[in-house]
Amino acid sequence: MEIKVSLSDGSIRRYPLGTTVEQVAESISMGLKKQAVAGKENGKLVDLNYPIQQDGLIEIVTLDSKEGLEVYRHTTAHIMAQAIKRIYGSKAVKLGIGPVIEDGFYYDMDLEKPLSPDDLGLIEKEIEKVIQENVPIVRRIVSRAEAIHIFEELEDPLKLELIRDLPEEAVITIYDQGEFLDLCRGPHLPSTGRVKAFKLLSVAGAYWRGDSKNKMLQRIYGTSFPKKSQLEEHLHVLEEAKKRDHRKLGKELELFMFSEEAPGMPFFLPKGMTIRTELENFARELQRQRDYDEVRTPLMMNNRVWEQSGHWDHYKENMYFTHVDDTKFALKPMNCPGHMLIFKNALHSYRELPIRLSEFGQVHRHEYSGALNGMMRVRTFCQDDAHLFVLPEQIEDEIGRIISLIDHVYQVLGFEYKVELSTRPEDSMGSEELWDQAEKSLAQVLDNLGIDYVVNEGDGAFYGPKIDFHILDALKRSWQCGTIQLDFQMPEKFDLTYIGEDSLKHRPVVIHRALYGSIERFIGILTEHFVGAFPVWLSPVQAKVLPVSDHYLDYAFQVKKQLEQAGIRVEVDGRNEKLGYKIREAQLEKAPYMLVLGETEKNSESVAVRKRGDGDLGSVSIQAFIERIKQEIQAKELI
RNA sequence: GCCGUUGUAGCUCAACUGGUAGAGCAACUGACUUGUAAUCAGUAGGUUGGGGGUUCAAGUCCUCUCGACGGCACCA
Repeated sequence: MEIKVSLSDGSIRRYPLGTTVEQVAESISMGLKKQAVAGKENGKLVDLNYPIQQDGLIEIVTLDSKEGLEVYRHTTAHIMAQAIKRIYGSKAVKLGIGPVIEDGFYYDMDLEKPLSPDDLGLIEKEIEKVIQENVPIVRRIVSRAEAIHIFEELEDPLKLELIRDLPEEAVITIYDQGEFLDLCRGPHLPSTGRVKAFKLLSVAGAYWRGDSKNKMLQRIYGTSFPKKSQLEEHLHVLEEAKKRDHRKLGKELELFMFSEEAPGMPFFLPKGMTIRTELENFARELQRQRDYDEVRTPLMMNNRVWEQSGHWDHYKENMYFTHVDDTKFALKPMNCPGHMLIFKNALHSYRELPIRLSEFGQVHRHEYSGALNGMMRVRTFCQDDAHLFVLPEQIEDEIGRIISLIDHVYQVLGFEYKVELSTRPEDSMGSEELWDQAEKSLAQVLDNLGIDYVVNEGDGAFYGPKIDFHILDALKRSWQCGTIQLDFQMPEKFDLTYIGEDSLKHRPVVIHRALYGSIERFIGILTEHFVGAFPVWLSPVQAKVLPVSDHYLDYAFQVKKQLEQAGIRVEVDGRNEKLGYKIREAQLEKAPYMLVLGETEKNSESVAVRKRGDGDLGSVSIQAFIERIKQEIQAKELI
């Protein structure tokens, strides 16, 4: 019996029935056989030693591909589980799930002994042994009854739960690996010896099946690569990413600080404040050009407002309350109710809409202690918020404008971002019809503009769906920054109306939006993105004046004055130190420009310009330097 | 909030199994008068996050508590 196998290059070859994927790879070339980790039969992943039983398309999955690497890492996760069972006893270790993730894998398991990072070395040694033994990894299909029997024998309730939840028609497969076995869909490498370079990275707690009502298991993170050099490169990248951490840079560059007296509540130091003010003014100017009106509302309001807005019902867990004069007040967790009150303060005609109210509004939200993360996740932050009160027929146009505004801001800063459409959450307010309508209009705007997005089911605000703009930090963690939320609920709750053409009252629609999202978070992202070397327009100190000795101090202050008058942020390093020392410090402070002043400069009313990153640029007149830097600031150049 | 780790001078970090808390940088003082990434010398700096306990003796061990870090859950 022969089978006809089509290959990915379009050719067709004949093989005896039962030829394995690996043999097919070998028949093509020995090199391919070496690189092969799995195969694909008609698009479905299979093991290398899978015997082909019928005609079809066979692809060889190699280590170069994403899928190949995933197979490789998945097998590493199994080897780790085997090693851990060997160390702590097979029945003492109950296995949860052990999937592949971006850049590595993890395995969740339940074991008595709490693992500490120190235990990882021991586990790594055992993994090394399993690899040395080159244990064959073999797939077998079992019936549901057999599967249950096997894991009852092993006393593994977690796997039994997984089996129980498998769909009726599921083919249940077990991978045997020496004395170890695991319930797994596969595919896997043919034997443990194929793993060449691995490293265990960390241990952490993780709730079984991602539910905080369940038991917390221990999760071990690791990664593996086909080559040692790739592993080392990866670890190096992780090290480098840590150096970009905004918490580290924020401290070093004196941008912001934290105190035990106010966990999760950042203090802006003068330099961080400068960046913040620049960001605010940038947004302010863009909004001015787009007919926004800036307002400011109270930090604290009577609890009645929050009952009316729905925050009391849907958000009180995250709110701060206070009692004064027998009245309950709440610190605002959002700015919307305040803006609703402003809208209601006057009668509005349809001719006035859209009304766009903006506010740099400080909000307080009680986040879980474990959720706090530097400037990225805090308990008080400033939203560059705005609420647009619009006619129903203005919705799409207004949202389109906001999208282009956000895109503009992110482009100026050189950010890449992802767009998500977040839909109705479980705990939501209002009718299903209105939600469907709101979700549909958001999707429609995105589709019409041809924007790629992913749908994030159930992640909307309690009052409406939203379009979120996400940016990655140095460690590739994704953070929501900009947001656009469509809201039919607040207008109802606050009974907002405008007078229409028909001189009757009508209900406006509210669009909530933020460009930066949280200024704190945005500064965190900015710091990591630029590794603290901010573009000139954002730099806390734009030019650092460095007199060669204190003989030139007077001239230094004269230069400082001229630059200050031109609106440039400038500092003089007047200490009794050598030039090299001052340059080194200015460089570490990441000042974009250094102006060296000595005898020559003093005599010719000039400055010797040194640019961060570019070094000595030679001397120019003070005026020429001012023109140059002003132009860069004005253009918001990214350098 | 949960699991684990962690907290020593302003900063970065030492102090073997319990035995008098130490260094570099920064700060301060003085000398040097400096030309593109660290001049030299000296001085001062601490209830080892906080409370309680074990011990002849605690930075070190136990316990409670606060903060931070890595994850999980949460992220309207």
